[in-house]
Amino acid sequence: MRQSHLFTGTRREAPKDEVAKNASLLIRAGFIDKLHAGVYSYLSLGLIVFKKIENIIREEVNKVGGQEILMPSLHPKENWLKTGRWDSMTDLYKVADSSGRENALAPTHEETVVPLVKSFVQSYKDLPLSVYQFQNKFRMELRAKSGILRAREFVMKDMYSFHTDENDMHNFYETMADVYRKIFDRVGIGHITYKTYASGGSFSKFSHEFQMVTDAGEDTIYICDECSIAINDEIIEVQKVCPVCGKDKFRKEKAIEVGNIFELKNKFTEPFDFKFKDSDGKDKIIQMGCYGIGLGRVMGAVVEASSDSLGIIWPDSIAPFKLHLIDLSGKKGGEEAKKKAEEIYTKLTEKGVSVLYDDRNSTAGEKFSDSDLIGIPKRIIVSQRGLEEGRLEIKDRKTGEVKMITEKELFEMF
RNA sequence: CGGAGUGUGGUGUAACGGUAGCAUAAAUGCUUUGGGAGCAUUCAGUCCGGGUUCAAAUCCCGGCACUCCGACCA
Repeated sequence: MRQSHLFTGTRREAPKDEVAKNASLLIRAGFIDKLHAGVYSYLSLGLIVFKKIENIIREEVNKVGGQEILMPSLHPKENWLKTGRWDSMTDLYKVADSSGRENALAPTHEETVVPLVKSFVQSYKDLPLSVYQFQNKFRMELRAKSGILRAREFVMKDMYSFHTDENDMHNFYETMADVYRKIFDRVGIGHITYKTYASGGSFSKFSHEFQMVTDAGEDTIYICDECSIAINDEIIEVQKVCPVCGKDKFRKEKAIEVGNIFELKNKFTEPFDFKFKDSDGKDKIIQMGCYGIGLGRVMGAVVEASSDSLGIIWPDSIAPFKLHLIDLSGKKGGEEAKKKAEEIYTKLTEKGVSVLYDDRNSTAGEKFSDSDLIGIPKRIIVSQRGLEEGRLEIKDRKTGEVKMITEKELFEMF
């Protein structure tokens, strides 16, 4: 993509009302824009990152049999009355149409997915089954904060699994814990993300959250470095030793919940009377699990975890582009460099390498600053100076390491 | 929802109750290109509604918005 075509520019300064590092950097670099408190647009660059995170999640949950669907966000009130959450859920957005009929703007989708799956599933032969979607969620947070870490409208991957019995549900739950491990590894925060034991497990003693260590986090976790797991603030009082190794050495850290897995059991299948015919001919209630990951929150968490004073440092796996190609030719005597930059851009693009090409007529300093801010992993600089030695400069955003390479070497690398 | 704070060009800031200024961005022209260049010209602003006053960005009241702390967060 040509940078001159990007409708979003960069900003020297973050808006004064944005203190969270994630939102501050993402806004300055032109990835997102704030509409109002806790509600953000994802712009050209931001959406590329967003979609990369989405695809990683999609790939991993597809591997364990997840079937992608898309459910609506506008839900009939009746479904929510059935589960009791129309009245009990304080952060539920309720909207009325002109005739006064009320609807819920979905904060989660159990009320929709259960009747949906019920209409297709009658037999134990249809189970187990899991469906998921990437869909907007609306939650009337009393206080939106921390940039995109706590939004009032956000996209979540929510997955729901349906089982004949608790044991099967629990096995799948454990499978999903592994899936989450892989997802967080792939998006680049695996090394600081801990499977965290929390209260309220229906099958086993615990439920689990995935918590990424960051000062921007809202939760406090206690990490057992021996086992690379953590336990949650709520249960440290009763659970004084590590549930895995039994030791009582913990490191206290602030963290943000980037994913969760729940054993819902029959909590939602019961209100909808969702039963199946088992092999013994009897009707039995379906057991259910659910698994969520907030995409924007993951994106914000990555920024919290990976930046420096100059800007964002994207992990390779979700960087908006592989390469940032910078044309540093001046007008005087720079025609050759300009031509070379164009040529390299065309070749890389034809080769299918994703590259952001800074073809703007700006000064070197501005291009470098923008490049640091945007945070693409590798920077290629085409300048008259380099070309005189027949070389291009390649710089690593993370390490700052600079190498002079030939054009041939560049095409061998990418 | 309780507490605190802040609302000034697109963005960041200044102005004792007395001419709304600066920087940056944007536009035009020329020049310039290895860490946010230079000159000239231009465009653009006091959150909304009341009140006090000869005079309000400034003081008062109400509203709205945003931020922070807390509460809340399947």
